[in-house]
Amino acid sequence: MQIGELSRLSGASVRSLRYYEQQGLLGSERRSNGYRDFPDNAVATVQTIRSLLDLGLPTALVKDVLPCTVGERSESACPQLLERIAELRDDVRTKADRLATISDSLSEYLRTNG
Amino acid sequence: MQIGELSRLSGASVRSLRYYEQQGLLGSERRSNGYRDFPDNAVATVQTIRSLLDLGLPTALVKDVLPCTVGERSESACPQLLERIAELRDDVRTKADRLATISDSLSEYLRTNG
DNA sequence: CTTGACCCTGACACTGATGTCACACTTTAA
DNA sequence: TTAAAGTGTGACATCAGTGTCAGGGTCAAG
Repeated sequence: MQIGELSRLSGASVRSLRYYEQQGLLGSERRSNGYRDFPDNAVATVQTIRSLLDLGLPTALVKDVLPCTVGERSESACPQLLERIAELRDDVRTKADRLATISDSLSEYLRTNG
Repeated sequence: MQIGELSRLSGASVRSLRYYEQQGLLGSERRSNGYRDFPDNAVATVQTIRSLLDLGLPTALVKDVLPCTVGERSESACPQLLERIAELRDDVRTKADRLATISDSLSEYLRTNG
Protein backbone atom coordinates (compact mmCIF):
# COMPACT_ATOMS: atom_id res chain seq x y z
CA MET A 1 0.00 0.00 0.00
CA GLN A 2 1.00 3.62 -0.41
CA ILE A 3 2.18 5.80 2.43
CA GLY A 4 -1.06 7.77 2.61
CA GLU A 5 -3.14 4.69 3.17
CA LEU A 6 -0.72 3.36 5.76
CA SER A 7 -0.96 6.70 7.48
CA ARG A 8 -4.74 6.52 7.60
CA LEU A 9 -4.78 2.92 8.77
CA SER A 10 -2.08 3.27 11.38
CA GLY A 11 -2.77 6.73 12.67
CA ALA A 12 0.81 7.83 12.16
CA SER A 13 1.50 10.93 10.11
CA VAL A 14 3.09 10.54 6.69
CA ARG A 15 6.03 12.45 8.06
CA SER A 16 6.49 9.99 10.88
CA LEU A 17 6.26 7.00 8.56
CA ARG A 18 9.02 8.37 6.39
CA TYR A 19 11.04 8.97 9.54
CA TYR A 20 10.50 5.41 10.78
CA GLU A 21 11.61 4.09 7.43
CA GLN A 22 14.67 6.30 7.39
CA GLN A 23 15.61 5.08 10.86
CA GLY A 24 15.33 1.50 9.73
CA LEU A 25 12.25 0.63 11.78
CA LEU A 26 10.08 0.08 8.78
CA GLY A 27 10.92 -1.66 5.53
CA SER A 28 9.40 -0.76 2.19
CA GLU A 29 9.77 -1.52 -1.47
CA ARG A 30 9.85 1.17 -4.09
CA ARG A 31 7.66 1.18 -7.14
CA SER A 32 8.96 2.23 -10.53
CA ASN A 33 7.72 5.75 -9.93
CA GLY A 34 9.65 6.03 -6.66
CA TYR A 35 6.61 5.68 -4.43
CA ARG A 36 7.02 3.57 -1.31
CA ASP A 37 5.09 0.33 -1.24
CA PHE A 38 4.36 -1.08 2.21
CA PRO A 39 3.16 -4.60 2.95
CA ASP A 40 -0.16 -5.09 4.70
CA ASN A 41 1.44 -6.07 8.00
CA ALA A 42 3.11 -2.66 8.13
CA VAL A 43 -0.04 -1.39 9.83
CA ALA A 44 0.57 -3.65 12.81
CA THR A 45 4.27 -2.87 12.78
CA VAL A 46 3.63 0.86 12.86
CA GLN A 47 1.23 0.47 15.74
CA THR A 48 3.85 -1.46 17.66
CA ILE A 49 6.42 1.20 16.89
CA ARG A 50 4.13 3.93 18.13
CA SER A 51 3.29 2.17 21.35
CA LEU A 52 6.95 1.51 22.07
CA LEU A 53 7.91 5.10 21.33
CA ASP A 54 5.07 6.24 23.53
CA LEU A 55 6.55 4.22 26.37
CA GLY A 56 9.67 6.28 26.06
CA LEU A 57 11.86 3.83 24.19
CA PRO A 58 14.25 5.63 21.86
CA THR A 59 14.10 4.83 18.16
CA ALA A 60 17.28 2.79 18.24
CA LEU A 61 15.93 0.57 20.99
CA VAL A 62 12.61 0.14 19.22
CA LYS A 63 14.59 -0.99 16.21
CA ASP A 64 16.14 -3.76 18.28
CA VAL A 65 12.98 -4.78 20.07
CA LEU A 66 10.84 -4.83 16.97
CA PRO A 67 12.08 -8.09 15.42
CA CYS A 68 11.38 -9.90 18.69
CA THR A 69 7.76 -8.81 18.61
CA VAL A 70 7.38 -10.30 15.16
CA GLY A 71 8.97 -13.55 16.17
CA GLU A 72 11.82 -13.09 13.77
CA ARG A 73 15.20 -14.32 14.80
CA SER A 74 17.04 -11.21 15.85
CA GLU A 75 20.71 -10.83 15.16
CA SER A 76 21.11 -8.10 17.72
CA ALA A 77 22.43 -9.11 21.10
CA CYS A 78 19.17 -9.82 22.84
CA PRO A 79 20.25 -10.38 26.45
CA GLN A 80 21.61 -6.85 26.60
CA LEU A 81 18.36 -5.79 25.03
CA LEU A 82 16.38 -7.41 27.80
CA GLU A 83 18.62 -5.73 30.29
CA ARG A 84 18.00 -2.31 28.80
CA ILE A 85 14.27 -2.85 28.85
CA ALA A 86 14.42 -4.02 32.44
CA GLU A 87 16.44 -0.95 33.38
CA LEU A 88 13.96 1.28 31.68
CA ARG A 89 11.13 -0.49 33.45
CA ASP A 90 12.82 -0.04 36.82
CA ASP A 91 13.49 3.62 36.13
CA VAL A 92 9.91 4.25 35.19
CA ARG A 93 8.67 2.28 38.15
CA THR A 94 10.81 4.31 40.51
CA LYS A 95 9.55 7.49 38.98
CA ALA A 96 5.97 6.38 39.38
CA ASP A 97 6.59 5.66 43.04
CA ARG A 98 8.22 9.00 43.63
CA LEU A 99 5.46 10.78 41.77
CA ALA A 100 2.95 9.00 43.96
CA THR A 101 4.77 10.29 47.00
CA ILE A 102 4.73 13.81 45.64
CA SER A 103 1.09 13.50 44.77
CA ASP A 104 0.33 12.36 48.31
CA SER A 105 2.33 15.16 49.91
CA LEU A 106 0.70 17.69 47.67
CA SER A 107 -2.69 16.34 48.47
CA GLU A 108 -1.89 16.52 52.16
CA TYR A 109 -0.54 20.02 51.76
CA LEU A 110 -3.73 21.11 50.07
CA ARG A 111 -5.89 19.52 52.73
CA THR A 112 -4.19 21.50 55.49
CA ASN A 113 -3.19 24.71 53.70
CA GLY A 114 -5.48 24.93 50.70
CA MET B 1 26.39 32.68 48.31
CA GLN B 2 27.74 33.00 44.78
CA ILE B 3 26.63 30.85 41.91
CA GLY B 4 29.81 28.80 41.84
CA GLU B 5 29.44 27.73 45.44
CA LEU B 6 25.78 26.91 44.93
CA SER B 7 26.80 24.83 41.95
CA ARG B 8 29.30 22.87 44.00
CA LEU B 9 26.91 22.38 46.90
CA SER B 10 23.89 21.44 44.84
CA GLY B 11 25.51 19.48 42.06
CA ALA B 12 23.81 21.56 39.37
CA SER B 13 25.94 23.20 36.72
CA VAL B 14 26.31 26.96 36.75
CA ARG B 15 24.53 26.99 33.41
CA SER B 16 21.56 25.16 34.85
CA LEU B 17 21.34 27.45 37.86
CA ARG B 18 21.16 30.49 35.62
CA TYR B 19 18.50 28.74 33.61
CA TYR B 20 16.45 27.90 36.70
CA GLU B 21 16.65 31.51 37.78
CA GLN B 22 15.66 32.74 34.37
CA GLN B 23 12.64 30.43 34.38
CA GLY B 24 11.58 31.79 37.73
CA LEU B 25 12.28 28.61 39.70
CA LEU B 26 15.01 30.16 41.75
CA GLY B 27 15.12 33.61 43.30
CA SER B 28 18.31 35.58 43.85
CA GLU B 29 19.47 39.00 44.85
CA ARG B 30 22.06 40.89 42.91
CA ARG B 31 25.12 42.43 44.48
CA SER B 32 26.36 45.83 43.43
CA ASN B 33 28.77 44.21 41.01
CA GLY B 34 25.97 42.30 39.29
CA TYR B 35 26.84 38.93 40.81
CA ARG B 36 23.93 36.76 41.89
CA ASP B 37 23.60 36.21 45.63
CA PHE B 38 21.71 33.10 46.66
CA PRO B 39 20.38 32.37 50.14
CA ASP B 40 21.59 29.28 51.97
CA ASN B 41 18.33 27.41 51.47
CA ALA B 42 18.84 27.64 47.71
CA VAL B 43 20.85 24.43 47.97
CA ALA B 44 17.79 22.51 49.12
CA THR B 45 15.61 24.29 46.58
CA VAL B 46 17.91 23.34 43.73
CA GLN B 47 17.98 19.75 44.83
CA THR B 48 14.20 19.70 44.85
CA ILE B 49 14.13 21.26 41.40
CA ARG B 50 16.50 18.68 40.05
CA SER B 51 14.60 15.76 41.48
CA LEU B 52 11.34 17.07 40.06
CA LEU B 53 12.86 17.67 36.64
CA ASP B 54 14.34 14.21 36.79
CA LEU B 55 10.85 12.83 37.31
CA GLY B 56 9.85 14.34 34.03
CA LEU B 57 7.98 17.38 35.28
CA PRO B 58 8.38 20.31 32.91
CA THR B 59 9.90 23.51 34.25
CA ALA B 60 6.58 25.30 34.37
CA LEU B 61 5.06 22.59 36.53
CA VAL B 62 8.06 22.52 38.82
CA LYS B 63 7.60 26.23 39.24
CA ASP B 64 4.07 25.64 40.52
CA VAL B 65 4.90 22.68 42.71
CA LEU B 66 7.93 24.26 44.29
CA PRO B 67 6.19 26.70 46.66
CA CYS B 68 4.13 23.83 48.07
CA THR B 69 7.27 21.92 49.00
CA VAL B 70 8.52 24.92 50.96
CA GLY B 71 5.26 25.31 52.78
CA GLU B 72 4.65 28.71 51.28
CA ARG B 73 1.13 29.69 50.47
CA SER B 74 0.88 29.26 46.75
CA GLU B 75 -1.17 31.63 44.68
CA SER B 76 -1.37 29.22 41.78
CA ALA B 77 -4.48 27.11 41.54
CA CYS B 78 -3.35 24.13 43.54
CA PRO B 79 -6.18 21.65 43.02
CA GLN B 80 -5.51 21.64 39.29
CA LEU B 81 -1.87 21.23 40.19
CA LEU B 82 -2.64 18.13 42.20
CA GLU B 83 -4.66 16.85 39.32
CA ARG B 84 -1.80 17.30 36.90
CA ILE B 85 0.59 15.51 39.20
CA ALA B 86 -1.88 12.69 39.66
CA GLU B 87 -2.29 12.40 35.90
CA LEU B 88 1.43 12.31 35.43
CA ARG B 89 1.72 9.66 38.13
CA ASP B 90 -0.96 7.54 36.47
CA ASP B 91 0.70 7.90 33.08
CA VAL B 92 4.03 6.86 34.44
CA ARG B 93 2.50 4.00 36.36
CA THR B 94 0.78 2.72 33.24
CA LYS B 95 4.01 2.95 31.33
CA ALA B 96 5.83 1.03 34.01
CA ASP B 97 3.24 -1.71 33.83
CA ARG B 98 3.41 -1.94 30.08
CA LEU B 99 7.18 -1.96 30.17
CA ALA B 100 7.02 -4.79 32.64
CA THR B 101 4.84 -6.71 30.21
CA ILE B 102 7.27 -6.08 27.39
CA SER B 103 10.16 -7.09 29.58
CA ASP B 104 8.39 -10.32 30.45
CA SER B 105 7.52 -11.12 26.83
CA LEU B 106 11.04 -10.36 25.75
CA SER B 107 12.42 -12.56 28.47
CA GLU B 108 10.09 -15.34 27.41
CA TYR B 109 11.04 -14.82 23.79
CA LEU B 110 14.69 -15.12 24.66
CA ARG B 111 14.13 -18.25 26.69
CA THR B 112 12.50 -20.05 23.78
CA ASN B 113 14.26 -18.51 20.77
CA GLY B 114 17.49 -17.11 22.14
C1' DC C 1 50.12 45.82 37.89
C1' DT C 2 49.36 41.46 36.40
C1' DT C 3 47.56 36.95 36.68
C1' DG C 4 44.05 33.78 37.50
C1' DA C 5 39.69 32.65 39.25
C1' DC C 6 35.20 34.20 39.31
C1' DC C 7 31.18 36.28 37.31
C1' DC C 8 28.13 38.51 33.61
C1' DT C 9 25.29 38.27 29.02
C1' DG C 10 24.27 36.54 24.61
C1' DA C 11 24.29 33.21 21.27
C1' DC C 12 24.69 28.85 19.00
C1' DA C 13 24.71 23.47 19.19
C1' DC C 14 22.66 19.30 20.52
C1' DT C 15 19.11 15.60 21.26
C1' DG C 16 14.49 13.11 19.13
C1' DA C 17 10.30 12.92 17.14
C1' DT C 18 7.41 15.57 14.61
C1' DG C 19 5.39 19.69 11.95
C1' DT C 20 5.73 22.32 8.06
C1' DC C 21 7.14 24.54 3.87
C1' DA C 22 9.15 24.61 -0.83
C1' DC C 23 9.65 22.60 -5.13
C1' DA C 24 9.16 18.83 -8.38
C1' DC C 25 7.08 14.73 -10.22
C1' DT C 26 3.05 11.18 -10.95
C1' DT C 27 -1.39 9.73 -11.07
C1' DT C 28 -6.27 10.26 -11.32
C1' DA C 29 -10.56 12.50 -12.28
C1' DA C 30 -13.16 15.95 -14.71
C1' DT D 1 -5.75 18.86 -21.20
C1' DT D 2 -5.90 20.53 -16.90
C1' DA D 3 -6.59 20.62 -12.01
C1' DA D 4 -6.38 18.20 -7.78
C1' DA D 5 -4.56 14.88 -4.93
C1' DG D 6 -0.76 12.03 -3.77
C1' DT D 7 4.16 11.35 -3.41
C1' DG D 8 9.22 12.36 -3.47
C1' DT D 9 13.33 14.97 -1.24
C1' DG D 10 15.47 18.50 1.45
C1' DA D 11 15.60 21.81 4.84
C1' DC D 12 14.24 24.49 8.69
C1' DA D 13 11.33 24.97 13.20
C1' DT D 14 9.89 23.23 17.60
C1' DC D 15 10.28 21.74 22.67
C1' DA D 16 13.54 21.63 27.18
C1' DG D 17 17.42 21.36 29.39
C1' DT D 18 22.13 21.61 29.03
C1' DG D 19 26.92 22.33 27.06
C1' DT D 20 29.93 25.54 25.32
C1' DC D 21 32.11 29.52 23.46
C1' DA D 22 32.97 34.53 22.90
C1' DG D 23 33.74 38.91 24.78
C1' DG D 24 33.94 41.55 28.77
C1' DG D 25 33.62 43.04 33.94
C1' DT D 26 35.43 42.06 39.05
C1' DC D 27 38.22 40.79 42.55
C1' DA D 28 41.93 38.91 45.36
C1' DA D 29 46.71 37.34 45.64
C1' DG D 30 51.21 37.70 44.04
